[in-house]
Amino acid sequence: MEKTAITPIRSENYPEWYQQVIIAADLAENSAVRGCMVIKPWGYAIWELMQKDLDKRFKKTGHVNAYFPLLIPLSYLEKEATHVDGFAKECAVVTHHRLVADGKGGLKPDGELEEPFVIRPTSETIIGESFAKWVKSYRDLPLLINQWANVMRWEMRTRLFLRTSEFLWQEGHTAHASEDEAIQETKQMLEVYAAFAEEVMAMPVIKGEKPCFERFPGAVNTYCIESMMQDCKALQAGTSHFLGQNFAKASGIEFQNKNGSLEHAWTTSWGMSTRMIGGLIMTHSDDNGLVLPPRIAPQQVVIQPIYRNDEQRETVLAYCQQLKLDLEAQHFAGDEIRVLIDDRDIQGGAKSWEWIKKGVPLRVEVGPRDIEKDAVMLSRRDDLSSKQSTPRAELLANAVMFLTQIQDNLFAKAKSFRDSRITEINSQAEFNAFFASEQNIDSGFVLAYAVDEFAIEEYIKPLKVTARCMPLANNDTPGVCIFTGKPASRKMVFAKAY
RNA sequence: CGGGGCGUAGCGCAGUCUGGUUAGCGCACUUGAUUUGGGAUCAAGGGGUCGUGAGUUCGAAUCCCACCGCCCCGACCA
Repeated sequence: MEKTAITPIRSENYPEWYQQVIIAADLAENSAVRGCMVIKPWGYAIWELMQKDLDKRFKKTGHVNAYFPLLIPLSYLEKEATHVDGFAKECAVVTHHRLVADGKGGLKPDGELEEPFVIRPTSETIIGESFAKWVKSYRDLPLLINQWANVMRWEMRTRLFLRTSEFLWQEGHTAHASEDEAIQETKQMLEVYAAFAEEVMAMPVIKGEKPCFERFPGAVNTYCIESMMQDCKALQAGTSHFLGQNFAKASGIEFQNKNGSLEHAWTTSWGMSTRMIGGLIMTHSDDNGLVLPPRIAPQQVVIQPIYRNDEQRETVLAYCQQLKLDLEAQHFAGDEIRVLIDDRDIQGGAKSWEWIKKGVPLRVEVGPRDIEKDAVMLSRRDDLSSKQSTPRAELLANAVMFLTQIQDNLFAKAKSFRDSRITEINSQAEFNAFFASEQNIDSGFVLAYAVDEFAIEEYIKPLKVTARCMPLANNDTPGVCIFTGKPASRKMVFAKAY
């Protein structure tokens, strides 16, 4: 059998493969703090690229960035009843404001706070407090704010990127004068997420609405984008919530309308997190490590100089530096092509594999033999057998096309993978059989008519299946709920999930 | 918080049952030589409060007691 860079391979042990890819690509590691990860430079660079692109999209849709406190007074969280229920069980609480010597050479907390603070699990309540101050008139609306922040949710079981106690995200919070406008905002941001996921991360997503029992605590409606991982499990890649007037009432966000009477504003919130990096890994990577879509790759081209002595070194490096400049003069997806010359003194083979494991889209080897021909050895990460001598001029002429092809190929591959694993099901018996079978771990998504009622959860919970969403694109004729037999206007996506 | 397990070099482990040289192995790291276009080989090195504390003993990684920490399995979740 062919030697792979990652062991175990996906088919042997998918969860372990996932961990190994993260280690091999040097993306992140567990920290000394339980449940919290250290995001290493290669992983953080991916996050920075995500931030940069998303931030541009937020600005383009009229949002501005601001920053709100990490600590939320306990009483704020208590204001919205459903919200409390949703987050109470996973909050870190700050109860003291200083340390004193404990007499045993250590320190102990001292100065107990009158009112404890909660480390934000999300910021609806504290941002609501500000919004209430900022909004007086209909002329102050809409208020379109985003914040880039860390949040903390005290998780029992954690996995790098997918579920950590502290994670990085952005949370958009907006307030509007009308229900309709707030709903439009909610849907607009869902579209922004979907476009980002598909265009930049090359992750095909299903846009949908969460069933009532999967809603964000305190929301009227929750919309989401759902993606399929290579083990066929679903991953929620982004959410957008229509909060109605629930939080406006809880925080007192009121405005005077044109008639002079007071109304509660309509608010939304939406977020995407570092969890998406987990999704990126599980969508594209293979048994040789990470595979990065070029648009999210910290380096798009890595040049490996090859030489045996100082004399060759000088010639080869000069050639590489010029090649780097020529590549950087070109633009892919609006940015200079990102090129790195890896001149570290380690063995060539090991170096190649390192960049393969890190998922760099294009690898270029340049040695004296290539320079004689004015060519390079080029290989593509999406096809490791592609390594071949390529004239320098050809590389320069086609670099952008290669990156575009890789980006498109990864998306197309992921999309056909997903599309071939969506099964329509028309009866509960069929549904149970589908998910009951242990062999059906890689069985994919099920699409079936179901009513949007809490009762549905009881049918699917024993199977460890979750209702992911009701796809917005669903334009099917009305049918019958496979669980309750009631008329159902929409189909629902069911899957095992992360 | 319930059930199980583990703390020995950066990582992975052996040694503990049955106390006894200078605590060992693999990977990684450093140096040198030979190599080098798909994951090198050989040689020589560096690195340890054996989780912490208190005991038993001539002698403790090993036995006793207490404490601390971590991991896995269950209820929650972007």
